[in-house]
Amino acid sequence: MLRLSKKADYALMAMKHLALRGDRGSSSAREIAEQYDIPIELLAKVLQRLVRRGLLASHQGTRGGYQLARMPLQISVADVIQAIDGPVTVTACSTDEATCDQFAKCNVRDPLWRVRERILAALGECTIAELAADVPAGASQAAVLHRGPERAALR
Amino acid sequence: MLRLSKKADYALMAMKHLALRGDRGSSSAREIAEQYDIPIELLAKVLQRLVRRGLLASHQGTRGGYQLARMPLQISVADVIQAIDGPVTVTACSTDEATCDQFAKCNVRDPLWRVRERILAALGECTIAELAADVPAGASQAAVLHRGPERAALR
DNA sequence: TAATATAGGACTGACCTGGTCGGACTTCCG
DNA sequence: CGGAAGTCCGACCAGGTCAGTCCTATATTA
Ligand code: SF4
Ligand code: SF4
Repeated sequence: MLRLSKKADYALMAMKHLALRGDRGSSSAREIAEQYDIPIELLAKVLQRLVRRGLLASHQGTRGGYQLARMPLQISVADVIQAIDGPVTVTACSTDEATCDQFAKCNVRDPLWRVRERILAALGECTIAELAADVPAGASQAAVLHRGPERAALR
Repeated sequence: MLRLSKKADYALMAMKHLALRGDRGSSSAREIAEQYDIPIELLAKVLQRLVRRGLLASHQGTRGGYQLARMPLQISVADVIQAIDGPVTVTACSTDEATCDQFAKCNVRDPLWRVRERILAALGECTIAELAADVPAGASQAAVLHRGPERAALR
């Protein structure tokens, strides 16, 4: 649980890709999709939504593409996630009207709101620029692969 | 997204209820379910899983019921959530073997791991005792209801 | 005009979710 | 001692959501 959707994942990858490309580089959906093995149409839809939310700027036509609408430092991963998956709702009662049947008698609603705030803060502090600074180009694959299993032992 | 399941929600409610009841009070599934308007069987299943994970102790028979297996201070909400919804997997690649198709070419995997760590930390710091200390009995409903809409304006 | 790109909707199949059912066990009462 | 009530427990089913696909329309450039 607490998993963010694949679309949001794709969105973050694309955002980082565009951030690495710099302000002047407009990449097409096809280019990004091929580079990361993402279904073209699906990525396109994701990018479209990011445009609608004002995180990306699109340019149509045969030399078109997408580019960041703001500086990477001005975009947090929370922005991207919320643009794709909608508002972060830890519980069913947050933000939207969908009040669950236990709303009146619930006793954990308020503490969970605080948890949500903290998660949101954690997401908000991480920016696209921070994402882009990591793993400079695409090297250091081996190191990452090795680190995986070790971190799996959490808790 | 990033929503935790209804079952986890129920689990937290039950845990808080049992914590408020004190160490010596063993409540039956029926009692808790009726008090919070939760489907009896569903709550039962949730409690069963908590027993299997060692967070609760069950006692069968006509005077049976459940009680906390540990001190409220020793149980974090992360424990409860992970007991019900499984490990917290922010991305599809964390912990389990289900590596997504983009694993090799992914460029946001490592930063997202850090995000996961922070979320996990936020969840781990909040204990059942902290939950129980909040909203002493069930009063202050009006205040909570009024606070809802204000917080809805997030972002 | 032909080619290429975005924009947007509708559709489908797999999967997970909340919710329900019947069975097994334990304890109590006649 | 035996039935009966009460409880826990595991398997089962329906609905909704999500990832992915397909198709069409529109805009821009060579
Ligand atoms: S049970 Fe409580 S915390 Fe969960 S969704 Fe309902 S009101 Fe919110
Ligand atoms: S795309 Fe990257 S971060 Fe997302 S699940 Fe796959 S490997 Fe993990």
